[in-house]
Amino acid sequence: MGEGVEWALHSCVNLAWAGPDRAVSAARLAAWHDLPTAYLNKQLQALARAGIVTSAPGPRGGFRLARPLADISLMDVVAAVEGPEEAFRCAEIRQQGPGGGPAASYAAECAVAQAMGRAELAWRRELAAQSLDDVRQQAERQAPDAPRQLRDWLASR
Amino acid sequence: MGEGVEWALHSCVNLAWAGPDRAVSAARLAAWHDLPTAYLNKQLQALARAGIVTSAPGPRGGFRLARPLADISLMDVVAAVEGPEEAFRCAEIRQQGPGGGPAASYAAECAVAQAMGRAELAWRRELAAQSLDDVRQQAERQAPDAPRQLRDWLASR
DNA sequence: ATAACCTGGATACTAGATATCCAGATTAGA
DNA sequence: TCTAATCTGGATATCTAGTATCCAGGTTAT
Repeated sequence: MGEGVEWALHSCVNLAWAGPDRAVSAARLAAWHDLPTAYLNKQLQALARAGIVTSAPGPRGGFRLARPLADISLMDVVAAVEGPEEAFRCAEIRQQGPGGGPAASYAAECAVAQAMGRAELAWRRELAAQSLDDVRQQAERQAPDAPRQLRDWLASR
Repeated sequence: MGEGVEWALHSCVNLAWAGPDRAVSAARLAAWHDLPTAYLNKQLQALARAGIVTSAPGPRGGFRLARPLADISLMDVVAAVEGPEEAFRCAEIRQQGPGGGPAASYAAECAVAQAMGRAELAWRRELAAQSLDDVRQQAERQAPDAPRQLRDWLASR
């Protein structure tokens, strides 16, 4: 699991704190947590392609949330940043070597892949069940003045 | 998720099919699915350290299951091969840059990490709920003569 | 017109997964 | 006792995917 996921999740919450009337540039989002600007920008582009944020070029441009945090699940962000690939990739080793029979006998998915797939499904379900707004609320409980600090810092530029 | 997981799961089922009275060497287990012997051996060593299989050196040596398949969960194997590390590693970027306050305010785990941790817990729970014997039964449903083929092939060496 | 900003491609760097090899220890069987 | 088969664990090499940077081109507010 790449770091980009953590960056993207925090960035979405930060965009919510910045407010819908202010676009935030990749450079500012990166500076706020001391991340490499160009690389964070790549993650933000992925969020934009997935329709999670909108982007605008030019002065006063940057990124905005495309919809309320409550309508964005962790699964949305993970899928946007990590891509559609499964964590467990079945290489079908059962078909290789003396243990492999004729190709016709492999219509059904390997039992190992099925079992691992069930676990991955549970993971996705749990990710889909949690919204970014849940994360924001918990973060504000831990640091109630985080939103204000961010807005002040953005305003002073 | 490394390929070693798939190899280890198949190898455990193969060991069950070989039967408890026969130790199978890493070389034979690897040849059965055309895997690199030395590297599969590393995964088997990890299983041995985790107490999932037992190993014996010398002629007629090799690996055996340490307990019945029904008492081995997918989680046991994944933990043995992949190590204890979480898939999502929180880099605590919230503490970095202007967004980071005094270190004292980070007693609680980051809200992002908490949410991702819940999903990973669901994944682990599902892995722990499935035993290797479930996988074996499903595999035998798909290929009823797989156990016999393996035993014949082992006997002919 | 200028400067701020996103987009996407090309490219380099790095860490971890994959793979191989070897010297040493253990043991069955002749 | 000797030999050959086998595991153990460390050292090392290779490959892949993630991380990171840069640049040329396009858009837009002021």
